[in-house]
This record gives sequence, structure tokens and C-alpha cells, in this order.
Amino acid sequence: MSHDNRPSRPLELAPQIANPCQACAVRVHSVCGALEPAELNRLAAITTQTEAEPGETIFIEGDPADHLFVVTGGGVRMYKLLPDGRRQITGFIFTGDFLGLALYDNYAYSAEAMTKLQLCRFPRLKLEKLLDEFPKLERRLLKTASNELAAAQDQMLLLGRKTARERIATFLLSLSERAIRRGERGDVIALPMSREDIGDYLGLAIETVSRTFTRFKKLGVVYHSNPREAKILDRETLQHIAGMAEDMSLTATAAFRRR
Amino acid sequence: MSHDNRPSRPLELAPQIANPCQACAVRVHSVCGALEPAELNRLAAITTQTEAEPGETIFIEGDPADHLFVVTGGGVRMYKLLPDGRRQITGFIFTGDFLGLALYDNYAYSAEAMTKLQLCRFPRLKLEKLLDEFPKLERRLLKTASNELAAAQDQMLLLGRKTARERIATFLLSLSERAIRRGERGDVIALPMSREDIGDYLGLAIETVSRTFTRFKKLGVVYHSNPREAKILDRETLQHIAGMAEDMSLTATAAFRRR
DNA sequence: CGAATGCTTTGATCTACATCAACACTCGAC
DNA sequence: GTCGAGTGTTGATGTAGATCAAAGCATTCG
Repeated sequence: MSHDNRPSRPLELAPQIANPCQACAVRVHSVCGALEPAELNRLAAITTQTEAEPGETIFIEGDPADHLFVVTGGGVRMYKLLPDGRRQITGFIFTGDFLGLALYDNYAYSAEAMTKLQLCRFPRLKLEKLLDEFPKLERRLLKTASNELAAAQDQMLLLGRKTARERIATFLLSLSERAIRRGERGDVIALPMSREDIGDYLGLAIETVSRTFTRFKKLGVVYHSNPREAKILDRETLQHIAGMAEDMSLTATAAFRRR
Repeated sequence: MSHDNRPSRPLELAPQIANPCQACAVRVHSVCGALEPAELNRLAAITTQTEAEPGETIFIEGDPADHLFVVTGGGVRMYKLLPDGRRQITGFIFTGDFLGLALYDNYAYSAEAMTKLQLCRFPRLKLEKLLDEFPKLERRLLKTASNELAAAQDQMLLLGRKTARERIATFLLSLSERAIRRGERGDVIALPMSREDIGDYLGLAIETVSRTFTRFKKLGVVYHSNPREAKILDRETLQHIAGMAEDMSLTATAAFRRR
């Protein structure tokens, strides 16, 4: 919506406006990274850049899934509601992430901006046509879907079997890892979401989230200068608390520990 | 899609043996349904048919993901373990379903046969090559992944926010729907998994599973002739108990009910 | 056939976390 | 500055479901 604030020389600016993907800083981290410069032009041709304000709804569960998105700046929460208002946040989306992956007619969840947001928007039908031409892009999308599926399975393990302490520890570590993958530092973690969001993501009450943070603070594992930031002081202990399900498969003994 | 059942002449029988996919009863329901007869031959060329006994492990989390599978008969449980043995079952796989979808180097979960099992096994690398040739197959796989992702999100809602009664009701309805999609009747449901499996799938203790079943039985909602079978007597009530998250997005009031 | 073994159900008790209830902090408006 | 609204923390109490315990019920096996 706003690729504005154009300064002086309009003639050189035109191609940049025509293909903002070329200059896109998050491209390498995202699905668009699969494409060559020439192909990128084709993608750029179907792209609209938009913005959203904190709290703004991007789409609602059940809406016709007309668009897919790449977040180029900011954070998004995806969620599902029960009829009585109970909410489960199914994931957080940050800069560079793909949003709306569901090649079906309707969105399976809702999405809201948590912060001021920049988005690239692709019409689904046009993107699907482009997939026919660029198998690389489709393969990348399939890998992305695989990734999300693996993350969803981790989250099922968390929600079904982990304690509150384990959930919070896992959550902090996973935010840290994602920050590192985006090229940010991994010890000071921004928490763009509220305590309620965290609770609804981890299947906990907000009071439990708060209390657990306090406990970690007292343990000297994490430090909060303010509620929207966490600094990891003792990653080892945090990993230990988290349960380290990841390494599980590597420990030969694990199979025997069952009951 | 099934233009087979050619009778007598043995000369024509050879290709049938060479290409079991042609005769495969579950093909239409599965990813293989995306392919034309000619293409099917290529798929058949890389397929090995195998079997497994109840309780047998098909692969373990962390193993190199060398093969993908289609279940042609029987049931599978997929699961993840914590170091201390707590288990989360991330999904059940039945006849016609795809297994091992994770285009990555290692399996993200383990898989075990629940019943006597028939499988089609595809080497991952060879299948990936085939995907390059048959975009239809890749698109189908992407849709399958999308589907699984949506199911995973439903399961997160269940694990994070639903009560024990809601979980069991949701579980029964979802088994019923899958049975119908396979062409079986939807009221009498086979439960090839143990109570422990169900508990580990729904994030509940086996005692809670058992008690909740008993409660449903007393309510007249479900009847068990034996523990491995459930007959749905009152689908409406069951849907009501389940929370009907699906219809949620259609009720305009839902958004307001939140707090 | 009875003993053994493995599920499943049922009952009694316990506990992690939810819920209810205040209070504290932050930040923008005036 | 202070008022108020929103967000977060802390404390007291309640409860859904876990855990502990024992008994039913099949199925297998010697």
C-alpha cells in the first residue's frame, strides 16, 4: 500500500518500484529466496506491498483464502477460537516468514498483526500459476510446509505432555533460535506478544505465564528489563528445563526409559 | 480412474504384476491418485511393497528419512518422546494415508504399526526426482501437507484449550469422518489403538479416557460392544460436546464472545 | 482347566494449574 | 502533575484431571 516517500529522481526509481523484491532484505530467508533475478520480476509483478497496524486483522478463519503473504517486517499471531471464546494461538510469524500457507479455499485460522506490520501480498490463483512455471518455488513451499508441520508436531508434544515450566522454557529457546536464524542476537529476545498471547499459545493461564517468568528470574535463568523483553542468562539450565526433546532421538537410552 | 479389471489373457497379466499400483484399491484416495496410468508405471518402478506386524517400528525419530510410505492396509501411530518417556502421539494413519511426509534429512517423529500393516515404500530421493517430472504429484503432496497442517492446528486447539470431554468427542467424530472419507460407514468406528494410545494422542491419562467413555456410554451418546469399537448413537450431542470449532467461523457472534 | 499376562474399568486421593481477587506499573491524555 | 485504561504481577482458593490402587475381563499357555 505504501511504497511512497519518493525523493528526487523519478526515472531511476521506477524500476525499483516495479520490482521491490530485488531490494528486499528478507528475501534470502524467505520462500522468495528460491528464485533467480529474472524470475523474481515475475513474482514482483503479482505482488502488492501492504501494511497493518497493531491489532489489525489480516484474515479470519473461514474467509476465502484469496491471498498468501510474506511478512517483511513485524510480527503476526495466528489463532483459532472456540465458540465460547477460548483461543488457541497456533503460531507466531516474524519477519521473513510465510503466512497463509494453506492451498485450500478457506483460511483454517485467523491472523492478526501484533506490531506495525509490512507485508507482501500474493493473489493465491496467480501464485499457483507461477508455481507451475517455477518448480523450484513449489519445492521451496513444500519444504516450508514440511517445516511448519514439524514445528506443529513439536507444539503438540508441548501442549499434550509438557509442564508449565517446560513450556515456557521451550518457548523462550524457540524464540531465541528463530531470532538467530533471522540474523539477530539470540540472548536478548523481543517479546512482541502480550502475556495473554503467550498463555493462549502455550495452553496456560496468563497468571501461570507470569509466575513462571518470575520463577525463572529468581532462578537467575532469565532477566526481564521489561515485560516485553527477555534476556537469557543461563541457556544450559533453560535447555535442561525445556526437556530437550530434540536431542532425544540421539540418546540411545531414551527408548528404554519409557515406563 | 480405474479402467483395469481386464480378465483372462496372461500376456496382459505381466504388466499388472509389474505395476501393482494399477490394481491398488486405495489409489484414488491417496497421493497416487494424481497420476495417469502411464505415469503410474514410473511410480510403480520405484515402489516396494512391504508388511509390518502389530507393534513393529517403521522408523524412529531422528533416523535418516530414506523412505516415504503409503499405507495400503492397517493403522499406524506416529509419536514423539520426551527423555523421561512421556509420549505424545502426533497422529494416526490409516489405509490410504501418506506416511513420512517430511522432505528433510531426518524423520521428525517415530512410527509404529498398530495392526498388521501393508505399505508401499518409496525411496525419498527417487521420489523427489519423480516430483520434478510430475508437477501434479508435487501439487498433490503440497495439498496433503496443507491438509496435515490444518489437522495439526486443530489438534493444537484441542490440546491447548479443550476439556477432556471435548477432546474425546472431537476424537470420535474425527475418526468417524475419516472412516466415511475412506468409504466406510461412519457410525460404527473401529478403534485399533489402545486406551493408552488415545490418552497419549489427546494429552490425557488413560483413566480419564476410560472414565469419559463410560460417561458417554451412560449418556447414551456412544455404545461400546467391546473396548476396540465405538458406535455413535447420538452424533448431534457428540458434536455439541466437541465444541464444533469448525462451524465457529460461520457464527457471526463468535468474535464478540471473546471475554 | 486354572494360572498368568495384559488391557480396561472403577474408586480414592492428590496436585498442578486455573480461577478469583487485589494490587502495581506504564504510558498517554489532559 | 494525576487520572484512567491497559497490562502485568502476586496472593488465596478451587477443581479438572493426574496419580495411586485394586479389581474385572479376555486371551494365551502350559
